[in-house]
Amino acid sequence: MIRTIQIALQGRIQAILLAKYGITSAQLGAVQLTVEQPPIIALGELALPVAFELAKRLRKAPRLIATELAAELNALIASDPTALAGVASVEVAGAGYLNIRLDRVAAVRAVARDEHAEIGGDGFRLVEHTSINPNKAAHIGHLRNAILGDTFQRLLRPDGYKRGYPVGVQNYIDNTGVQVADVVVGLAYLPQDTFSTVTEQELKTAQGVKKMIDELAVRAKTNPADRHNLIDYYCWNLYARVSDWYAGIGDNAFEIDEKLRAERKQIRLDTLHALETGGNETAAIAELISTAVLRRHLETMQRLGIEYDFLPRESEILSLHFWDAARTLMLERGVLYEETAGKNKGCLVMRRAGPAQGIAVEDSSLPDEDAKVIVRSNGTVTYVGKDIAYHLWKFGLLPGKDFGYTRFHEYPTHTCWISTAEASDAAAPTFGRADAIYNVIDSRQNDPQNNVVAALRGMGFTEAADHYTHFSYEMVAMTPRCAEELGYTLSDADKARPFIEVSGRKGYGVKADDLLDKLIAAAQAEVDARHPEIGAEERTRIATQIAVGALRYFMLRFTRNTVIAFDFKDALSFEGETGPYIQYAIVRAANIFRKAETTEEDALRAVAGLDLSTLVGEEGTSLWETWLLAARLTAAIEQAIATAEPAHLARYAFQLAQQFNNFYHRYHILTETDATRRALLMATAAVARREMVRALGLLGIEAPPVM
RNA sequence: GGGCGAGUAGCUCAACUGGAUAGAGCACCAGCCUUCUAAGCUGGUGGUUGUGGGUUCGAUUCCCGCCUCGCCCA
Repeated sequence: MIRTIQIALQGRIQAILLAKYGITSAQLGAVQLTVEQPPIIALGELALPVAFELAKRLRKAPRLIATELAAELNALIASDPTALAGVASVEVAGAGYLNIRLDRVAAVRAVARDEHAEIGGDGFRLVEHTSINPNKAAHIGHLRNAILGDTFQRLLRPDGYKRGYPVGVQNYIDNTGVQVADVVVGLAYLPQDTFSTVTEQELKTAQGVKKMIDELAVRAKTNPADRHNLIDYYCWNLYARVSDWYAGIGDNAFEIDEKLRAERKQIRLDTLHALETGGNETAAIAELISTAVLRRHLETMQRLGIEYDFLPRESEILSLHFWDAARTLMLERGVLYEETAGKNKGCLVMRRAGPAQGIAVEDSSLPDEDAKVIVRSNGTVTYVGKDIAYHLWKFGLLPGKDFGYTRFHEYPTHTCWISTAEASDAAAPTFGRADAIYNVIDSRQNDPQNNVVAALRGMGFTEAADHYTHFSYEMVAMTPRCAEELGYTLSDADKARPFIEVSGRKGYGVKADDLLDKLIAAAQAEVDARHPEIGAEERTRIATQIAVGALRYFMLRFTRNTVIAFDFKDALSFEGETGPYIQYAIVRAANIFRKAETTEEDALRAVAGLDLSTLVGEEGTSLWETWLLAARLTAAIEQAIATAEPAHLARYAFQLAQQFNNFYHRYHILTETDATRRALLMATAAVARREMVRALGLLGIEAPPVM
């Protein structure tokens, strides 16, 4: 609703600038028509600082410009009431602010009818997130990624509230990388747990590994409380052990034996090579492990309401030779060339963007030492090379190449597809040919991501490069206290640091499932104490909703470029700026309707025939403020999409809950004797609840029935 | 050494991308449960926005230098 008025205002002011101020439509683009909020509501509901911006250009005092604009707008409102529907008047304030007063009665009626600006458009948007190496359990760092990506996807996707955009969600699986290779090495060379169905010797075969995975699955099912039987947990430990094995930690003989060190390094390289080549026993083992771990990741994420449409895998990018097509295209387009001298002699390299380019062109006889190596002199392709091929595919720019698609997992409402080198399932949709992509990848990948964009741009795919968003975010680390709580021994230097990095390689980190278990247990204790009358199953369901709400909100309340120093004390909090605070406000509102034996819908329908004159005066302002904030949902969503910053919507949801709690405390609805007043209060609770539920829904947080 | 990011209340973070008196949560202090649930509400304490310059009507925000921290690359 507010956004509708914002758009109308911007349009009218643009028209006035064009008609009366001699500003051309070309110049208009440079004029920022920011719409903001006055510091106090007594000044109006919206404010435009446009006169300040125009002052220099027009060589006129801002206050004078504002006065003229206000007169134009007020005249327009007087002559044509539909021109700026919802606006009551325009005033000049301060040094030249244009303050807008809304028609409170009209606005409340419109909001009650659920009128709001539309969000959405055409163009397929591909959101990629999670992308955990399938060799270990998901941890808190992965949670931030998945929750950010899933929330953003919800902002874009069509739903009951908005038209949205066509959206696909994919989770990229690096199943042939060094991390999976390390676990395969661990299976082959390190002692394993004892299994009843498989001997230690058998574990070195694909057949044996399959048996091991099956036995672990049976154990995990028999004893769900012991998560160590989950394959991703098993691999978590194995991965840390194999990293120690390479480094010779806890291996005295190794420390003096250089030959052994070289051997182990070679084993690692050979294993990686076997995975990349495919079609061998080692690759078969890797396939079994990575698929089993991937299934666990899907389970973990589903606990948080996170689902995927497609799982493109590195193995298919290799076996379907995406790189060959990309290489041809890059050579054709001249972004790739063979270096003939210098340190990169014999490599295929890509020039880096930036000032270095100019220098290289000036003296082309010198090798560009700064160029990015794409194909090494031994013929192997670098990660960036494969990534360029993959991103050409995403935009439908890789000639003659597409994945095969086959079913992998069924969600209640849709199928999750996975890549295959075989022929596609006829029912499969296509996931390439995106108009815009969003890659949720942490900020440590800034350089590689920029290289991919630079390659696209260099190849002339400007449109694609412009619609490539690296949805970058900072890592989740742990406070030193948190690391010590988990039993890791820290050096004195580490203790003094602001945070300790999570490390899968070292086995440092809080696993996603463990954290969720802890949150559920904490919520369960509260629910059990407050609602002994409810059945056990229902109590657990509510506790889970609260836990997910707490976790998702925790990951979303920080803006993307803030490093989260994780601490159990903060993450396990259900008070203050948290998900449960908002959920609780919703429950309180719902209780009012339950006790009054009416519904939110009826309360809002009643607004049409209600005398709303009390809203206009000083007395009505506090109620009006609740309506006003509720009417800002669309603006908050739009802002969160435009800045790729879900934190904006999270913050909005909290503010609205705060506003509601304030209202709830101030007005006692059920004891109100004046019928008109009671109906207005009821509608106010209804509108706040409606928008809180919507905002939380977009954040992937459910509203529990009771708390 | 180069690149990117950060530095705001005791702590954790915001500040609508240059706007009006820099705001929340936690912690602390003082109040509020016979009322629609206290996972809540109301007050209070708490700021030279790392630092020095510059740009302009106006700077936490933009530019330059310096300091500190983090990440990436070599």
